[in-house]
Amino acid sequence: MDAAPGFRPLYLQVKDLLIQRLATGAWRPGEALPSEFGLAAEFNVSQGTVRKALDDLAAQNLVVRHQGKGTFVARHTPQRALFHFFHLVADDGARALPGSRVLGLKTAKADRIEAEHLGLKPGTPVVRLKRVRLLGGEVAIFERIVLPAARFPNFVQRLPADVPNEVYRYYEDVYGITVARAVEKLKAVAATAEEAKALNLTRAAPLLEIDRIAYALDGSAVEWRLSRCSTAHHHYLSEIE
Amino acid sequence: MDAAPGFRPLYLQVKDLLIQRLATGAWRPGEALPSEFGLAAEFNVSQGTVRKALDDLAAQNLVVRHQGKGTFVARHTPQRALFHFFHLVADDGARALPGSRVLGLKTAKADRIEAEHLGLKPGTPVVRLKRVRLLGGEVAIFERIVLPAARFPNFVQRLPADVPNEVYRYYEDVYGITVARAVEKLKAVAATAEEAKALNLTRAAPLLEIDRIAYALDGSAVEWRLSRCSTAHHHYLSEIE
DNA sequence: GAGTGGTCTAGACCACAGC
DNA sequence: CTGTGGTCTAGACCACTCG
Repeated sequence: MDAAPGFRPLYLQVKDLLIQRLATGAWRPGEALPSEFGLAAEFNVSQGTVRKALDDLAAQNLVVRHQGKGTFVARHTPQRALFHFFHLVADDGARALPGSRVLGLKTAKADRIEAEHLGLKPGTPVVRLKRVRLLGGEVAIFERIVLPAARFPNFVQRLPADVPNEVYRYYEDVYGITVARAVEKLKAVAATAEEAKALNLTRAAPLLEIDRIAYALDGSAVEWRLSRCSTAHHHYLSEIE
Repeated sequence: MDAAPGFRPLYLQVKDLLIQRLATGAWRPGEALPSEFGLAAEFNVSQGTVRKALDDLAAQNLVVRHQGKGTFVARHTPQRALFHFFHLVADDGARALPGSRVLGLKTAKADRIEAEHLGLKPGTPVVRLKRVRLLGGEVAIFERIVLPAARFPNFVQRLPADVPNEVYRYYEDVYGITVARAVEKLKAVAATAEEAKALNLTRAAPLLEIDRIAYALDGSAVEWRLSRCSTAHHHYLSEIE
């Protein structure tokens, strides 16, 4: 039942197997996993061991558990996007998903910086998306998104005219790519002329820069996003516990 | 063994009792708690139930568990401060605790803003500490700290000449106050004349403002801290998963 | 009522620390 | 060797959902 050499706890082995299946898309986002007893029988372990693996996955937000219903593959619902992956909040505490207006969308060959951020070789095809986003009806974020084209085939052609606001949900639905983790680096910067114009600010106004790399379930980088945000009426919320 | 009315799971009741004891200082930071079996006997529950409560506390960083040794009250070690409570990182990824130089220290009556942040009545005595902090040998952070004087008796007189760099550790050691949680609000702002001078920057240079309220184990606010940081060579790191 | 996850227990054994 | 936390199992019962 257990491994002599590797010596990894059983429940972690089960967890690894489950993550592997999730990463390869054995179950689609939103779909139900087999029951604890079902998985236990399949893996030849006790139900308690499967439970511990699933609890771990739930703690990492990879699955969602509902008493009486089952265990489901986590989705990027608006709720989750809002509270987990989007940290800009109005100063009065209100949260709302921003609207967006696309400024540009094209494919290109990755420059050195883009390649570095996405773990690609320079020259690899990438998709570049530029847009502004609205908070509380006002233009507040100037954003550049870069994707590895290989993992998003026909992205430019396939993207609907009104670009979906919640792109992570779109990645899931259309490409089966789950954003599981992201790292954000924040700086205070001065607005460039282009940004100042797009955001109706004076040149060199202070902006909050969010440099974010998003990672898929398999640990590979799937998106680089550079957001420059006006924080006149909003702030970035970080809760530490 | 269980409660009919409230209907809170046993392990959560145990957890509540343990938090209560931690908050009242029944065990000092760094001290060992009784063993799982000891606590189980005391609370008349099974060892597994105590374990689940302790696992929860460990997940919240309130206790630290060491196989073979025991369960200990968490401390604000330099390590923990660095990785958990201090998010400014050099652009090359290096982490180091900043040095500090005190600019001012006095008691005063809380103004409206301070009172609001700390959940006090305006006019309540507070301690005000103003300092600059150094990152990589360079002055990089201009910081104001406000404390409710009632919970830090004789703070001004007692503070050593060389103000401890890790004040959270100092709060624990001297006042038995554990900072368990903090909320940070980040904005990009323009440096004031005073800040620009202290940080060797041009006036109105963009700074990252970190507005942080720290909470004790009992949930009350124990510190308001306003940091204004030069992000020329550093960034604020936020990991989302 | 049948099926799911959530709680609680009890006991066995393993891994690690320290005397 | 003893005592600690960590893993694994097995079974009972509870709470919730749905048909």
